[in-house]
Amino acid sequence: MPTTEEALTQIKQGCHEILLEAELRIKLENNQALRIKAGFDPTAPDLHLGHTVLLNKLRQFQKLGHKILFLIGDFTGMIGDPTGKNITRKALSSEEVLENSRSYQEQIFKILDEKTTQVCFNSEWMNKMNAAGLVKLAAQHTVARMLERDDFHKRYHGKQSIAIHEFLYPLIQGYDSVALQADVELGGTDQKFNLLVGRELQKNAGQKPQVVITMPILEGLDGVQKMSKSLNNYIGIEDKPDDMFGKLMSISDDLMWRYIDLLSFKTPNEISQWKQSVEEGKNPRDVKIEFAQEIVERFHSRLAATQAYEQFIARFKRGEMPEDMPEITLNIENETIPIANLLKQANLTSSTSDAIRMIKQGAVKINGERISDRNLRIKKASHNIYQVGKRRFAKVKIS
RNA sequence: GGAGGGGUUCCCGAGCGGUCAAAGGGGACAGACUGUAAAUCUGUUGGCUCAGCCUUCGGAGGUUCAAAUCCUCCUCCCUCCA
Repeated sequence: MPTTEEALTQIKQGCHEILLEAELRIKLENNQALRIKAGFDPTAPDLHLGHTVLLNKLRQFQKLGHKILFLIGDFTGMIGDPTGKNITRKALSSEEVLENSRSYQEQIFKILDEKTTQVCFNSEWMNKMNAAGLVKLAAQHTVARMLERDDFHKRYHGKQSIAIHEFLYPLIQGYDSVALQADVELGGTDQKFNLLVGRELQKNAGQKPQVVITMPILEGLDGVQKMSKSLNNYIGIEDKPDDMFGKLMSISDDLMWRYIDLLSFKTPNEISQWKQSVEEGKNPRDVKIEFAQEIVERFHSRLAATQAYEQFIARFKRGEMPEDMPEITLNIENETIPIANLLKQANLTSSTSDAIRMIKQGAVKINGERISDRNLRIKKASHNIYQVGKRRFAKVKIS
């Protein structure tokens, strides 16, 4: 068992901010399993690497002997976290919530230890709260303080609307900490305000306020916006090894360091050695390869990582075709089919118009040969490999 | 309750009777260059039986040879006053 100081050093690593560190030290010194809370949206159960920054930190807490309260905000989902947005979400049915939570659990336990994780739902206590309870909750905060929150502040001064119920979100999230008696709550940096509300409410309820730990938010593949499924700039932890490897290789050299800092399990020392070697002239690509293999190995296996690497080299360095590609059989009535229709039906393009565009742009290859004739017709009983752009392939049999 | 401003193609945003499948930007995709990187340059960006045709500008009607553009009703959103 590490000493308090050792534990604290470990915890601090990679965090954006800890409020208050002194309180955390005291809690750790008690030598009891702490209750570590982290809240998750009830929708979008496709976890991506961005989520793992937080999950890894939770795992670290578990290894230090603490208990994770994995909170699914099915009640708050009704509101939708206004952070950075202004859309009110539709309430999910209880079946949907259940389904999503199952899917969550399948995924989080790739990282977290099931034995010391408690999955909970805030509808459990929120559905029991009546109007009087809600008023009492709302009475514990002021409009002025709410407007301190960055996005509310901006929207208010930008004369954009703020719905009343959006003010309830931080309050309910905070109340969750009271209900769970959390000792620590983790969240992204954009959650700071909400997390602090938890402290207030806990104090009012006579509890020791939770320590707030914010984690950096990982940018998506574009390097600008945060990684999210809806922006389609994510690497899912269930992505296939090849995809995962490919996506990691495609990030820019600048962004690579950010990913390494937030995601790699290498020691700070090893990472600075990487940085140094690149400064001394090493091709950053090679560091990226090592890093990409580390990540693929984490979510798949060593073997998968090696294979992904080999595939990558074969395909992009030597220009070979990928080994596994979708195989499709199309049944046609006539003797031939126009190439544009074939590409569409094989799902290589979104429409025949798109297919024609791609041909015009020189993006289409048949068995590795570029074609330029958009009126080309493919004969029945043929069996060819079709390629659109660099990444889309399919073997298509016509019958 | 009153007054005003809006809903345009993936997003933002111009258009305000024909030359509009609709400017511009963003994003995305493709090509060149590369390390499938970034940056840069070029092109594409509604659909189809693709030199032609069909469907789009919140919804439904109407005026007109002709409507995203004008009129009516409906609907949703925003701002201000009370």
